[in-house]
Amino acid sequence: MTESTDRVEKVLDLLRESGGRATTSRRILLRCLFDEGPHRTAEELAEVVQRVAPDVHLSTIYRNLDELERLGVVVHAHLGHGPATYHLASETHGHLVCEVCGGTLEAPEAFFSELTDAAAREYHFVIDPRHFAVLGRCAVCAG
Amino acid sequence: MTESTDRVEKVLDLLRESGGRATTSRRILLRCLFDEGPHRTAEELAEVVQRVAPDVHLSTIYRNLDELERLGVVVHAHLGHGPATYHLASETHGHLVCEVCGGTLEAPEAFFSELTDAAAREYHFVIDPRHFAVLGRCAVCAG
DNA sequence: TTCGATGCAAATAGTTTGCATTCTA
DNA sequence: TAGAATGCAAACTATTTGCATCGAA
Repeated sequence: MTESTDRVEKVLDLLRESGGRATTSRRILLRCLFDEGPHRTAEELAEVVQRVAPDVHLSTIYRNLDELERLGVVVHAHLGHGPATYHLASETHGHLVCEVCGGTLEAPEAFFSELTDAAAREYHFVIDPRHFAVLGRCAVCAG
Repeated sequence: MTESTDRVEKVLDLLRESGGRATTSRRILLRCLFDEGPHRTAEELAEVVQRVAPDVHLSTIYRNLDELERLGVVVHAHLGHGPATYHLASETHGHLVCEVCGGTLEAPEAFFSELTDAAAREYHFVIDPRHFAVLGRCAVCAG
C-alpha cells in the first residue's frame, strides 16, 4: 500500500512538473492503476474510482487517462471490438485476443520481434506491438 | 465491366440460394466492391452507391455488408481508431497502419507466417492476421 | 402473396467537448 | 487569485434496431 502510494506521488510530481495539478481524482485513479490488474476500460476504472469518490465523472476519467498517456505513464490498447483498455506503460506487452470467447493472452514484446524485424527490413515500418491486439482463436475455441 | 457484372450476378445467385433476394441496392453495392479499391468504410461505400441510387440508406449498406460477410464474400478489418473498412474476402491480406499519418500498407498473409507459427507453437493460438491492423510508424513518419 | 429487404427515425456504445464552477499551486 | 481540473449536459462517431412499407420470388 505504502509502496503504491509512493509511486502514485511520484506520478503526481511528474504531473506538477509539467504544469498540471495533483487532484483527488487523479490520486485515486492512479492508485487503481497501480493496485488493480491491467486491461481495464475507462468505464471499469470509473466504477472502481467511484466506490471511493462517487462524484468523479466518467469524462474526468477519460481526461485523466489522456493526460497520463501524454506523460507516458499509461498506454491504451484496442482489444477486439469493444472499448479501449488502459494499463501502465511499464507493464508493456502485446495481446492475443480470441475472436470467439474474447479471452486475452499477454505476450512479451520479444514475441513480436521477428515480425518487427521483418517489417523494418521489408517496409521500413516500425511496429508498435502494444497498441493493437492480434486476433484469432485461442487453444480452446480453435478446438 | 461485363466481367464484374458476371461476378456480381454470381454473388446474387449465392444470396438467392441462401434464401435471400437480389435487390437493386445489393447489385450496386457489389459492383462498387468489385470495381473500386479496397479499404472502404461503410460510409464511403454508401456515398458511392448513392451517386447511382440516392435513396439507398446507410443502414441498408451496413445490413448488406453484414449479410455479404456472413456469406463469406466480404470481410471487414479495423485499421486503427477509425471506422471499420470492408473489402472482398478474395483480396486477403494483413495491414500495417501508421499511427501518425494514418497511411496503410498491405502485407501478404505470408508476412505473418513466422508470428502465426510461433503463436501456434507457444500458445496454441491460431492468429487471423486479416481482421486487425498492426500499428506503428511508416518509413516517413518514423524518420 | 408471402416474407425478405428497405427507408426512416430512434436507440446504442464509446468517447469528446463546451461551459460554468471548483480547487490547486 | 490565476489558471488548471471538474461535473454536467450535450455533441459526436460508428453502428444497430424497431417498425411500417415495399418489392422480389
